[in-house]
Amino acid sequence: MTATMKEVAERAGVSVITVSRVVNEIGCVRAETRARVRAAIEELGYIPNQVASSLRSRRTRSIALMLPTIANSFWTTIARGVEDEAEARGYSVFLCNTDDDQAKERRYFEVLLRNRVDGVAIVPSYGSSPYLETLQQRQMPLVQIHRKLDGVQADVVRADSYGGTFALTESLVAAAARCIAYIGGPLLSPGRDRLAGYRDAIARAGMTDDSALIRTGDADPGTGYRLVRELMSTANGFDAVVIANSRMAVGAIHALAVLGRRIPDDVAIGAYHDIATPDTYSSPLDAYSPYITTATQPAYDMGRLSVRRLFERIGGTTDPIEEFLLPIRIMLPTLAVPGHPPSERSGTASLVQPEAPTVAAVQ
Amino acid sequence: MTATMKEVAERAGVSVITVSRVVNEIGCVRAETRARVRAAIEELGYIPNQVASSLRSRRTRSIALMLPTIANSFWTTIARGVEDEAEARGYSVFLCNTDDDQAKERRYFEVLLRNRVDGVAIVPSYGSSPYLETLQQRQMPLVQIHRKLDGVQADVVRADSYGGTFALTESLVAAAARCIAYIGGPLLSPGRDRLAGYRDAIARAGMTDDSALIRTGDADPGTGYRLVRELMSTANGFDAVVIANSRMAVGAIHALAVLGRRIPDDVAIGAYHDIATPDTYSSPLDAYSPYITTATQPAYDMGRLSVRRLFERIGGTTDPIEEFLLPIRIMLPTLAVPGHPPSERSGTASLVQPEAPTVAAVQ
DNA sequence: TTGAAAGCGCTAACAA
DNA sequence: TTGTTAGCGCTTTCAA
Repeated sequence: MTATMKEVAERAGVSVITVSRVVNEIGCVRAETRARVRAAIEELGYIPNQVASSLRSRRTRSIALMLPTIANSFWTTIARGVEDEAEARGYSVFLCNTDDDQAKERRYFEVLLRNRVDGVAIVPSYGSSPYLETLQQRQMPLVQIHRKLDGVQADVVRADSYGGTFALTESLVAAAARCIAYIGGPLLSPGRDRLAGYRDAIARAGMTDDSALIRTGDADPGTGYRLVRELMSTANGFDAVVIANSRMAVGAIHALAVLGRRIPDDVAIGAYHDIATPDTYSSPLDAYSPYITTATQPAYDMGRLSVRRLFERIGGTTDPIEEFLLPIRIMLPTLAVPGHPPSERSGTASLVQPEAPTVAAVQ
Repeated sequence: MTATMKEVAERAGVSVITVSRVVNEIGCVRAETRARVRAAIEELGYIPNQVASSLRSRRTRSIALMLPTIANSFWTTIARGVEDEAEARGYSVFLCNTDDDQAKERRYFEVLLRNRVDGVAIVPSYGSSPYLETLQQRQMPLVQIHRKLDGVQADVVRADSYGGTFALTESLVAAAARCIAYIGGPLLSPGRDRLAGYRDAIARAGMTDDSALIRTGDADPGTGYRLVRELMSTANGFDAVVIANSRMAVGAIHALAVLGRRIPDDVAIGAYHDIATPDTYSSPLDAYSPYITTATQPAYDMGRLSVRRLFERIGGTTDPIEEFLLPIRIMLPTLAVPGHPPSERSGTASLVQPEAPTVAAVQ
């Protein structure tokens, strides 16, 4: 089949270890010897066998990326960040779509242990804890992305959900909203941080924290739609909504349109908007972007940074476990609805930017 | 670190090869022996070392998937198909986003050869040929997805672009279009097949094949927008357009809206629409779907089938090289534009389905 | 600066 | 049904 190091060595008239040194560019090799080895490699079309190298050196130069699914652009963008950073270091990435499914996740943990990957970057599902503990018992370097599991002693790279939702809510306050409702996903990580950001912003604005204005549920468009209708029928009126999940926002805004509420004149919207590739396929939210405030998470950077941290762990750093918070970008509405001139509320707030540095380490 | 087969063997009081047989479930092992081995595996938390197994057996149980980028839902859906099929067979997938960039592609080919993957599924870029030939010289099983490179002797799994575009065009004919323009991507694979499908449908309908009605360019929304404007200013009027690329369709339809053309009354549309996850993020095209004819490619099945074929090659089949054509689904418009009652053209054609079987092998 | 020897953990081939 | 032997292709360790 393909040439081996031994064959290269014979052709170059050196020992295998010398070839190894040339290939890996370590140790000292005389320039002339190196040239001979390089020539032999060229002539034989030699390509090093990573499998053999991995077995002996106990480093596979591969990592695993586990995430819910690449069929959603937020996770996809994280995956691109992970892959680009890994590729830059000569590492390969095993892609594992878990669909947040326990059985699938379990099988993937087994596969990645069998493959002896050097590290794992994971968006854990809410049942991942036991597996993550198993990985850690086996000394597997580990970084959590986006979601933080209680009791897991591993670095986390995530967006500043608290600060982002706080700023999103404040932008509605600044636009003169007087009663702000909240629609969001499950109260786990990062959902609970988002709700906390909303609550603190409400309190700071001197508004009443009214649980009748708060609805949470599954993070999908259908639930967003349903929760808006629920709010409309039970809450005592509101003139703004924070929607802490982009998929829910699609349904929620649809519901408002169906109910004949004008955006932002009847109801102002502050929504998460996690689409990163506007030039390819865009979200139904885009049509509303000019009229709503949006919060965008730095998904690509989350991917890159998590791998950068993972490599520090693979490299053996004993830094204490950290949580890396990346700032969320807030975009204010720029236009009024056609036929409805800009209301006082639209565009009056200045651009709100969380003050966190690009990479803030806390805890 | 983690236990080895030797340690399991000692604990169970058998030889390593017996442990190997139990782990891999091959050969005959007495039930009682097997139970002892299983117990030892359990007690030691033994996890087989795939790296060592790969080195010895020359099978890594991994494949590489090379595609332009997972930041586009068409490729993403293919990737899910590939991964799901591979996972079902206990294989891992190395994900390689090439961005259709030569240098990146080159680096990935090197990586995948180093890793001695068992096979490669690839959406080749138009400069991949030399690398693919290198792979084949090294006996690497190979399957092309979606794009077919001239001169590459490898199986291809793709959608029936010719048939799909033929049917798309015929649906416009059936809806009484009299002059049908064409906008599409570069005339490579599969772009040239799409144009051929359009041309043959035009000819069959007895219409004139007028090159002034045909525009091709880069497959992005901006080009779609520009080409519609070009057609409007140069062609002698047309009442329908086939848009053979979904990203271009976004821009093209936008241009028609800007120019005040009503769909489908002024201009009927037949467009590729490669969005597969309507419940997550959908395309701006969705808003127009009720008013246009769409052609959808079976991306997920393309991924699955290509891996199924790849495994046949990995398994050593010497079947002749084949081209697998999957049918494209045509959806007719269901609604009229609000304020414009259904024209004669809308919804008059019956559902057009290419007659190809689920998997048709040609050539 | 270069090399010899050993062995990573497993499986192929053969033998009992 | 079970075991012995050898060795996959490389890197580690030690020596020259």
